[in-house]
Amino acid sequence: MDESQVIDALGALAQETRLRILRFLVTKGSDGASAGEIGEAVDAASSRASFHLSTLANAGLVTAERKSRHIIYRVNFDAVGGMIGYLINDCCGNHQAVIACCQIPGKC
Amino acid sequence: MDESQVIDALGALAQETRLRILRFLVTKGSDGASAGEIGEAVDAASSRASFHLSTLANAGLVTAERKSRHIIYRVNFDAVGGMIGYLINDCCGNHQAVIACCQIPGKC
DNA sequence: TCAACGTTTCAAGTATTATTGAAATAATGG
DNA sequence: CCATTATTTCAATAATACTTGAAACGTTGA
Repeated sequence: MDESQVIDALGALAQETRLRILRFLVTKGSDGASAGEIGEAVDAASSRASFHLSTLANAGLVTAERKSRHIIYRVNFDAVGGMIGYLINDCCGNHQAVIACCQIPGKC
Repeated sequence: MDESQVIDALGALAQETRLRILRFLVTKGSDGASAGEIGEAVDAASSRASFHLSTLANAGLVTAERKSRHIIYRVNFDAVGGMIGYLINDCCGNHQAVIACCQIPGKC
């Protein structure tokens, strides 16, 4: 994951609706959810949910797969992990205070 | 760290110059660096560096301390860790693929 | 094929953010 | 106190992003 990919991913998550979408999709795991279900869950019109989902997909943070009339969106956990790994390893030089937050759940 | 703080922090880092500033300040550790030195390091005019530094400071990611004619900026490692911890714990539900990136350096 | 459903695209308006250079502020040494 | 240095603020412009509703698209079942 290079710098510009990380910037895209950070920008994609720096928005209330999209952060909520990610949280919701995480709870759905590999089942994923359709755009309509997602829009309802985060209280957004379908066009708005679609817009934000395509932003997340462009940033690589979610995947889309058509299933009949629905399009199922899922979190791309590797991409989320890659972004976080970049922040920890490349950007923060594995600084102790940063690593502690990952190794001790609830610390930060 | 609550949702809106995390969104501010993510937005602050979702910009090339500011991400570079963070990386540079990480290498400086507790010594920190002045706005002029930072601007030179990231190839930005002083007014631009100042603007981005205040954005980072507003998001809590850096601290500012006047030392004689200079103002020394330092990374707030706790804030960076807090943001990352939020993503891992609250947002991603400690999903294995995400955690792996923190525990195995170089994995992602 | 046609109607219905879920989803995406589009256009217009609004808002936020980035950039630049100039002016203003703050602190120090002479 | 004044000149110098470091930094911030300001104003104007440009670019990017958000929201909304309507229209268009693709898929399915009748």
